[in-house]
Amino acid sequence: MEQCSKSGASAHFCAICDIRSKSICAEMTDEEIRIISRTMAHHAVSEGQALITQGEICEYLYVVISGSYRLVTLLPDGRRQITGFVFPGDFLGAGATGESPVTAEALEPGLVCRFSQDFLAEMSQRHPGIKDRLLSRAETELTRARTHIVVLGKQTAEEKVLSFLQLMEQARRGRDRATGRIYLPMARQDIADYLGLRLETLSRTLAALKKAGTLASVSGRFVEMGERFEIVTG
Amino acid sequence: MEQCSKSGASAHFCAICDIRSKSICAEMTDEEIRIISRTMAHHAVSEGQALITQGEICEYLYVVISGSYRLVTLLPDGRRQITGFVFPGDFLGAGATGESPVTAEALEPGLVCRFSQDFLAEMSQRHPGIKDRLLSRAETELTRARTHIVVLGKQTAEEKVLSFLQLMEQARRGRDRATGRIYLPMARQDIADYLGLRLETLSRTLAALKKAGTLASVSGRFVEMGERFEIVTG
DNA sequence: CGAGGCCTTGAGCCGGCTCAAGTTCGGTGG
DNA sequence: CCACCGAACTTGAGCCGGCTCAAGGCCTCG
Repeated sequence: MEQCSKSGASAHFCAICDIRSKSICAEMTDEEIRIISRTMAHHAVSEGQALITQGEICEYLYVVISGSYRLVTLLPDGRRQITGFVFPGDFLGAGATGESPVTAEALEPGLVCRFSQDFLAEMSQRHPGIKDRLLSRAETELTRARTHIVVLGKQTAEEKVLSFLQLMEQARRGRDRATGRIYLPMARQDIADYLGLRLETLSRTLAALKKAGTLASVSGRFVEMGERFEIVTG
Repeated sequence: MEQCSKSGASAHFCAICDIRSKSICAEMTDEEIRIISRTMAHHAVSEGQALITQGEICEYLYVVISGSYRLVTLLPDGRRQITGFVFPGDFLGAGATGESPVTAEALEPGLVCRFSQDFLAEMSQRHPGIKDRLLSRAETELTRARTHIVVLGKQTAEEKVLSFLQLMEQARRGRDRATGRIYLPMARQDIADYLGLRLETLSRTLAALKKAGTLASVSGRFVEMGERFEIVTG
């Protein structure tokens, strides 16, 4: 399924990787980077492709270079909860011993770096800094999850939608300019399943926010913030 | 506020600590344990006491020896969400750089071991195994949080209550026998705030479960499972 | 035995859900 | 280029699970 985009010039991809400085590879020596570049450099991921599957052991850790991904948990009866979205710089499958509680699916074509868990374990013995990276990543994941819990547990439909838009704005920051225009890489159903709302409720809530002037426009996957947005979200 | 229960026989407390084998201290040498025992052995915590406060930097990591604790997040308007409960063997304040997103309060008198973050950082340089402990702890925390997200996002009031009871049963397992009788160390309001329900709805749901025979009895903080319990929870 | 938490119960309401059309849009083939 | 199709999204009408407001019961502690 996966296409491998490694090239003859083995260190090339890592050299130009704009994620590298933020990621586990920052800890490694040039020689090691060369090895990595040869064996596991950027893999292309196609839309809809699952990198991790719920209930399966995940053999690899992925560092996201580009694209966005959804973390899906299915209940036995078919209900679907999205536990998070993943963006460039994030990891997929970090510290996942045992069966994965989620499926990770690409929302759009993207690139990832793939490390086998065994290789990573070995590597992190020699470079304890890698463990620090993993720890700090785990910490931010946990903070995100806690925020999500508060949103799901205590907020109304309108507040949920605004929280989500804020999150998307932050996730994209540094890539797009802060133009107040947000591109949503996921379908409405994904957003609804993330927020614990029904599709129809989400749609109606977006319409209401537009009508109220909090959002300037809502057109398919593009949303523009309105005048009131900053005020309402605090 | 905190009483320190260290004694003259400095290594004593660690020697009899039944958490030690599961915790970061398992990695340390006898000499180091002696130092720890002298400087930071078991602190008594009183009911209601906050070990970590939302919005403040937390200087310490606590290893829970006994007692149970709630993690509370307050919204600006006073709404309260409980993001989790903490039991013996768990950590409080792990990997918390920056302001804590939660307050950790004791539900009952208990004991904790306190490590300053600085000391821990230094210690974990010498003993990389400590980082592994922290990582594996972070992983289970994250898994719990994800489970919580699914409960909040997709489950009905009845399912939420059953999920909670299952969680409490598991948390206590190995301490009480699996008698099908659960002691709940927290108030109804705490449970409601954990499950994203109103106090009244929780109370009514418990009454309904008892009436249906899923629960044999519900009396204050004691709940007994009924015949149907295993069937219903799957 | 009275006061004050904490928990339960009751009655009515409402936000978000359900079911059911309708609309928009990108893709595909004629 | 348009006609058609299916998927994604929006909109409408009515309903219901959980919320609100309010009262009452039951402990514990003074």
